[in-house]
Amino acid sequence: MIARNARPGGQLALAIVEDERDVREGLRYLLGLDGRLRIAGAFAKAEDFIQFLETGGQADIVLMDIHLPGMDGIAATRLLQGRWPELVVLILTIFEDQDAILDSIKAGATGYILKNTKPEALIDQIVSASGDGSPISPTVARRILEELRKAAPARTVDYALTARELEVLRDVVEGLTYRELADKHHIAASTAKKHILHIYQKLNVSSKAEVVRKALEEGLI
Amino acid sequence: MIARNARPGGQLALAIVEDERDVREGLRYLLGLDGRLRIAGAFAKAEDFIQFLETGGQADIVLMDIHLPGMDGIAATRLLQGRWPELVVLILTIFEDQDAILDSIKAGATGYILKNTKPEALIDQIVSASGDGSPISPTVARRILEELRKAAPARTVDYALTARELEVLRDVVEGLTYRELADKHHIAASTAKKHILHIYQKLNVSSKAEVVRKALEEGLI
DNA sequence: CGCGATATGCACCAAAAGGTGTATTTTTAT
DNA sequence: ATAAAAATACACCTTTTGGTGCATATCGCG
Repeated sequence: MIARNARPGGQLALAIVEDERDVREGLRYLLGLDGRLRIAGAFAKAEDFIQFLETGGQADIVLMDIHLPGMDGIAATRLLQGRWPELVVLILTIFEDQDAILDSIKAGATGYILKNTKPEALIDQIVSASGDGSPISPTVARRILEELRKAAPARTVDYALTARELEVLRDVVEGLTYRELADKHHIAASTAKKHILHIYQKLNVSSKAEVVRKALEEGLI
Repeated sequence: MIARNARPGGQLALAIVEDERDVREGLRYLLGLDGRLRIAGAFAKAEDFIQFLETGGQADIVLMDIHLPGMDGIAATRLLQGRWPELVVLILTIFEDQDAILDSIKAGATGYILKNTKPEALIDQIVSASGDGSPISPTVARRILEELRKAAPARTVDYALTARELEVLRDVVEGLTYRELADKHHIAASTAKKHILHIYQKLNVSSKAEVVRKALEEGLI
């Protein structure tokens, strides 16, 4: 495993953004004990960390709390990924809120770690995140899998479309009219229409709007 | 954590599907040592396991190899999830192939474990999978996160649709015609049409097929 | 209060789409 | 080789759609 943000010294520069003083200082102390990490800074507010980066501060990884005064951790993640895409953001929280998990991921977080993680495991996860891993608890993973299944359901029904019909279907989804289809495939518009009508029968629909929806929702294309 | 398939005795009935004899028997022995698990059976082929279930065999969890003679592990997972949806399928493999990971998940696998996992960790993962967890290695998790980001991209553009236009847009995606829209919303068909034409202008499209595609692909609904 | 945005409605027209029927050629499978 | 399936094409007709212009009522916000 090759560290994505390896520093010459081999140490990872870690930043901590956490508003509770005790937790913040506890993390700073505990994580600093491990030779693989160097604590680049610990901040009570996301804005402080952003300013740190803007004024030349360096960090490979940041542990980001979600509940923060001012800018919350998810908004901060989004901003950070926009301006410093190489930075690895790990969400560190006590909650397993489904929406927060998904929002974090969409915002660009690399991992989602729970605060009850043991220090040794936490360090392993941080190091893994600097490589090609994404530390995620099994519980969070379950939520993500469910979401992924929703987003990309398995093909079930086979509508037995012919190769030609599939081509035409793709173009219909692209928004082509009969005439445009005819030109593209060098066939008569009436033929394109016939293909589409056949597709309608097979998919049990009766308009382009419906066929586009069915094709996209069922991953027919 | 409440075991999803807890048996009266508290033991989880585990099945193993793995074609390599040494690996299969090694797992049967190693996992049987742990008091939380009971080995319900070990099979060289997915078909054998399916027959086991068909003839009254019971299992809470199955460790499923991907590369099998005859029916492969992913097809088997799909079939098993269809007929025994309560069964927890854990894919156990040496590969981290992106497509295999996604196909497994879509097929209904609960976890994706690599064969180089240490026995103790493996047992922990199996037990976690019987509850609300999904054991997944950080590397696999990274792949899944990337996929999820692709599938559910963060909203970027704001087309500033009004509430009414959004309602109408949803119905257009459902395939309603002007007339049907008019009936549903108790407005004139001409008004429904006006709304749709406004939507076209805002989304820069000019047909229902295009607007359905854009709405679905950009998550406007 | 009044302005602008929103929602509503109608008329008119050309283009596109949907539906049905028929027919020939080509490909595929038995 | 022969039958079935697929791809091609045209005619005819109705409905829907896309586009434009115009007009009125309503609502929110400064």
